[in-house]
Amino acid sequence: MLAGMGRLEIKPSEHAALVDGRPLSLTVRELQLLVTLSEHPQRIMTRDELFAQVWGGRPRSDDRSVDVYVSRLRAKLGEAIPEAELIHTHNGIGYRFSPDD
Amino acid sequence: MLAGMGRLEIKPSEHAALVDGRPLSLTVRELQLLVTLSEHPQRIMTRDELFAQVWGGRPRSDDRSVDVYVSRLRAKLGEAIPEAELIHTHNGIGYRFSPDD
DNA sequence: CCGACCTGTGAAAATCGTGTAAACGCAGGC
DNA sequence: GCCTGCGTTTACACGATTTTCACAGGTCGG
Repeated sequence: MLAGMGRLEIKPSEHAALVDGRPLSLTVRELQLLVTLSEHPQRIMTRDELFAQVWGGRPRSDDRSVDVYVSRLRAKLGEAIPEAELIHTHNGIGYRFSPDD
Repeated sequence: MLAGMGRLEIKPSEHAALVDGRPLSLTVRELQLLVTLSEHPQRIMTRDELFAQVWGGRPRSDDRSVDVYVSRLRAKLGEAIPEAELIHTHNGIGYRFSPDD
């Protein structure tokens, strides 16, 4: 059984991510990050890739922005869909969005 | 449980918005704005969209009319239905009408 | 002409988002 | 156990955005 996805719709064109039809209140950055991750489901995306898509350019070598926003995003997704683990960490590499597990 | 909506009826054709059957005293602009918002429940509407519907055309880049009228509308709705939060702000984007939460 | 109200604007006050740094947790190796 | 490296979370300051208020001009009806 899909633990959560199916309940989550992402509509970049409407500046919205919906859970059961109702929008999450995400900030612009959080939404951009979620959109980027969800455009490549099951694919491990590096911090550099994510940073390039969301912020543009390359992160400083010690930049933790991606991690911080992943954390914030997980907090809000977790509140809306407690039983789902949508964003997975891949140690030393980056993050992966998995709608169905 | 629906916290407020159900008590609110909007009848554009009668130029009226009713709470428990009693009309709110809204100005023309306030009513137009409420009608516009309520025609797209759960949808985040940008200032540009709202402005286009209510005022027509495009707002000046620094126009705050939408915000001001949202504020006035909230004040009147809040007086009539204190426990409901019908109009939600989406920072950097616009507003959303949510009858049920 | 007067008063009551609506409207848009400007500007102050309040709130929220953002990036950075620092604290924290946790696992593996020594 | 104690470092070390990495990811996670919290805290904070700054800027950006939103909310609210006051006001001036316009309109309408009496």
